[in-house]
Amino acid sequence: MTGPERIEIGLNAAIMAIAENAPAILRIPAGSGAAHDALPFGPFDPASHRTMERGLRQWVEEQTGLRLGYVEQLYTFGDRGRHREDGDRQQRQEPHVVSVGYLALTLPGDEHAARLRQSGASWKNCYQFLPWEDWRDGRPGLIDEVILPRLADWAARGGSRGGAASAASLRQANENRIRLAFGLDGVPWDEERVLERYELIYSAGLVGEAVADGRIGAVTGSQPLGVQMMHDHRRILATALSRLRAKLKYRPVIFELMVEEFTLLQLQQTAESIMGRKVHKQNFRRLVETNKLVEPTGKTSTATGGRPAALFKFRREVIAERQAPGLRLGRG
Amino acid sequence: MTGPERIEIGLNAAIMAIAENAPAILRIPAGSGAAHDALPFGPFDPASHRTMERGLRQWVEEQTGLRLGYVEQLYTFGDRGRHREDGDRQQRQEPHVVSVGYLALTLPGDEHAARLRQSGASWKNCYQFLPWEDWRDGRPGLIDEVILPRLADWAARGGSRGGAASAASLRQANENRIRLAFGLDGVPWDEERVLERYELIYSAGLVGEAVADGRIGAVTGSQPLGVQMMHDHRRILATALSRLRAKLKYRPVIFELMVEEFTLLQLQQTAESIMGRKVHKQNFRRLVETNKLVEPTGKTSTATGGRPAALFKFRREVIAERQAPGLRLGRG
DNA sequence: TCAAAAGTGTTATCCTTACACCCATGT
DNA sequence: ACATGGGTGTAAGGATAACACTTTTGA
Repeated sequence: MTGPERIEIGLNAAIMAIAENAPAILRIPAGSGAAHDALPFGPFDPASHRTMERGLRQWVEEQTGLRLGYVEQLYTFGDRGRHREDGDRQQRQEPHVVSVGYLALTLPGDEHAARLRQSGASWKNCYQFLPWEDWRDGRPGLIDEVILPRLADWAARGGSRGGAASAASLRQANENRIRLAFGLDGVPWDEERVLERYELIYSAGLVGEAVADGRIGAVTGSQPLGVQMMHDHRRILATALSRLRAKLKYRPVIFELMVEEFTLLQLQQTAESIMGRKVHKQNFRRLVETNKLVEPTGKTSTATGGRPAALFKFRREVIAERQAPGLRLGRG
Repeated sequence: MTGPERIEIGLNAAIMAIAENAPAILRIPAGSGAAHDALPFGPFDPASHRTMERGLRQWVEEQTGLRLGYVEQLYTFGDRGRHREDGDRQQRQEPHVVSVGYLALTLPGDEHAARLRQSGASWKNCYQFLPWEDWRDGRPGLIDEVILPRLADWAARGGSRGGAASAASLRQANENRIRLAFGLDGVPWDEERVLERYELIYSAGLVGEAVADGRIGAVTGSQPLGVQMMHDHRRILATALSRLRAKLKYRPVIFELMVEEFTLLQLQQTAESIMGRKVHKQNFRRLVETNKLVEPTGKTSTATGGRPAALFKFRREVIAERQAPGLRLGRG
């Protein structure tokens, strides 16, 4: 017996920006031979960090040169390396790691580009990690061709999930989770359920992380889905995208991702890239207008080919004026 | 130098039920001479708890005899004892505690009553801890008579809050926080902002906890507001009520608080007690009906004096059928 | 002249809010 | 009979969703 196990708190930042008309995540190289992508991260040290958030900001700045603006806490995961690590780790006297995930929003930024490159960090399209989440060009074929068959298979084989239940009711519970998460027979696709979808895919052993965690021997069937990340970082990314998609609808966080001046189409495309689906042009504009989220600067941009567009900027006053509303995006 | 400081993870449960037409929180006696109320809590030990949530359930069962059903994680606070403890604690070699808060919903329950009493735990009206949150009998006088004057005072004196800013802009920022949190000049009261209100009140030094944390010498002016709790437990309670109020609107969590069969008025009163405000009878009923959240059992109850009411029960199928909707409560 | 994107007008539908009123029971 | 709560109908107003169409530039 060695007494209570040591605990370490890992602070992890899912830093998002818009690049090339897609949500991008700031990744650093990590793992043996830098084989994996990881989120910027580091342990919380209460002796030198006054709060966890300050600790996070410090780690990010050290690792990427980026000074964060908007930051919010997402979730705390206590089961990193959900199966595997327990045995190994205890023998090596390594601490148990509890991961606290954060969402940060920023601009892909210009000035930082050099420091970023130097540090080895870089922006990468989120949808490389979660390819089933981008519906802007219609329902991704991957879902019907690969994901759903293999999930159905997994559920039929008995699925997972604890709790006392008969094999039959367990099966049904899992099939229901699939129905709701992926919008089957009549249930609409809900773009906010990013984490639920990732968790199902993980549980079914369709991503590399499930192998690394010792949950399964190897990814069954064809390729593992999406690009793998270190530890539970992809789960944190999924949490971040879930939260961002939800929050966009009731708080004006989108402007954390916009340069000072922008056209309405650019704003719309930013919203679309995050939501992973198209939205209706007129309705989007009316929404932005009636909520008085932006004001015209008077200037126009001839950049994109076509009729020049009026430039707008965020009306920061809305934050003080009201329960700042965000884009309550409708269905289309 | 003693190397990196030790960290402990404290698991804390805000367990809520409805009792006597008010939201009740399960409290245990704690502190020197059991002077304080505390939430059921205990440290996370990864060697014996497979996940943090399991650890939480175990602590709660040990301390109160209650076996939890619905549980969800709220937030992780890294700055318990926000000022005070640092010096003291390091000298005594105590670990730094990071608090993970959970929300649990249950019935005040019948069968557990005996075990509960035996353990010293008991139910207590939430609004004893957060008396400014119950608007069912109109705006509480406390707000205008005590809270707002003292908050205004605090803001005028310079307030708190980090970040680089001039004294004037800091003042304005704090006045704005107050306006938004308490619904001043035109801003509507938002019942979900429980945590923001508590944080302001804490920052202004109007609760006992601020003294215990060494933020201020003593509560200035009159009485401290509400009943104090141990450590940051009242902050966790505020987070729990915020989350519950928000969630009620988009997930059918209210049924976790209802007995099997209930009248529509009972359901409405439960919603009202949690939201801390009255809702419109017809609209409430239509809401429940159009969302098909309940089904009649055929029976009636003559309990409350007046025409007998039809009894209903939760239609559990809605969870499987749709993105289970909750009570999207309107304004009145 | 044509592609590309900007920008406007209008309508049907649904949901929210707010009234006002009738019904059945116990005291 | 009357107080108490149960239960219903309906109409105004606003937000949403879905149409189709005109305008202005660059290539």
